[in-house]
Amino acid sequence: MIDLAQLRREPDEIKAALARRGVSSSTMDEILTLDVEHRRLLQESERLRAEVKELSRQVGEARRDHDDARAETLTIRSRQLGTEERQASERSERVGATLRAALLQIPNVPAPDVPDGRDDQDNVELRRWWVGIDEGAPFPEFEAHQRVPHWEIGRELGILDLEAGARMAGSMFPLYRGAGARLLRALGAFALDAHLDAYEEIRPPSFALTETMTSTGHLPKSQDDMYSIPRDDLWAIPTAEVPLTSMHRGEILDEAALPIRMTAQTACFRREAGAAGRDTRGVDRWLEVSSVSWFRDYQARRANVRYRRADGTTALVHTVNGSALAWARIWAALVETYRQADGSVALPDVLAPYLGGATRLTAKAS
RNA sequence: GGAGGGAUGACAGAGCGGCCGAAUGUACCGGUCUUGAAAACCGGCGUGGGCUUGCCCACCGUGGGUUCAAAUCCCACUCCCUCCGCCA
Repeated sequence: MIDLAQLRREPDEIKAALARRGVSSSTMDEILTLDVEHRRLLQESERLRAEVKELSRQVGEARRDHDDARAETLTIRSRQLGTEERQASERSERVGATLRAALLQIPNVPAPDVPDGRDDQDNVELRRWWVGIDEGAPFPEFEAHQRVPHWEIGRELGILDLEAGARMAGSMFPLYRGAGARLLRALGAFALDAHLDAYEEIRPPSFALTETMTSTGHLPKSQDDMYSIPRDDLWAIPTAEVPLTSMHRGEILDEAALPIRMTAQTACFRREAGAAGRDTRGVDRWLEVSSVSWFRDYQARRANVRYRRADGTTALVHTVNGSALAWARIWAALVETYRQADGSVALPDVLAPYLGGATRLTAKAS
């Protein structure tokens, strides 16, 4: 969530920045108007409430003094004000809820140095890397045997069974078997182990409450892309980021404990980006196998995660999220890229310890 | 699934209709004392919001309700603990 106080202070700056993400200036004006109205109503209801409290205090006094007539007069007056107060706070509450709902829809303010762009065509390439680049090897061209899609390789080698997955869970859920299943396990273990020097490994629940999803910014924005279990008010997590970010929700952390580093491997349930189903039959999709997001205090404001500074004040933390390996995509990229002319698949050496020493996938082995 | 007990500030733990945002202790911060430290003593010590910056408002698991007035009474829910049942 963006900082409402900052929006009040620098409306033009925030508007200009958000315009780059397609948020219209009039949308922001509506929020500012709601904010003014909300504060007006809030003051009105708080003024009334203060008066009711004061009268109630005097009623107590009058009762102690056995001045029943005075107590009765004050009670009647307070009762009237109480009715007004209730109406005023309802109005304030209503506008406040509208304001909050509008704010939840507003995306994070982009950093000044982030380039504008509508889609990945506009991405700026900073660096290009490939195996052997240091030795002066040319950018590798794919051979014919590397142009076989992974679902065909998967069938050839008996390591991926999309039909079986579809039979039990629909086409969005792949089923890996044999060496293919073990390769996934190896990828996960490899990625987790690679971070154990600095990160605490977490095994979180696969589901999160609506409240939790909202605090990480996935709701209401990405509602349509997620799997839900309405009966239990649960959502299947789209990334480990959801449970990890939520671990300290509502807490005030000790500054000395920062930064807190955690890592986890989870299933990532997403409607549009199925791991290996029909929807991903575009190779382009795999070229972002890993990503890192820096939210500044956007998530922390929603999740109310703060820390205490040395001077005793509190401040929102920043959250950073990075995917080590999008393992389903990596799996597909590996079997396609390292497919050999004979149809077998060579495996990276770093995975061998996790594969019982195996360095190759063959039809026979699976 | 059933029965009972509980949820209050960083922690422990009082309060069970009327200056209670909350006693007390511990922890923490500052000071006195001390060569220094400890002890002792004194003072401070929750979070957020609003505005006329000194005041006001909210928060005692969550949400409703009763009342002039709710941490305190009533209802629902959530979570934790104990016992019984179930356990593909």
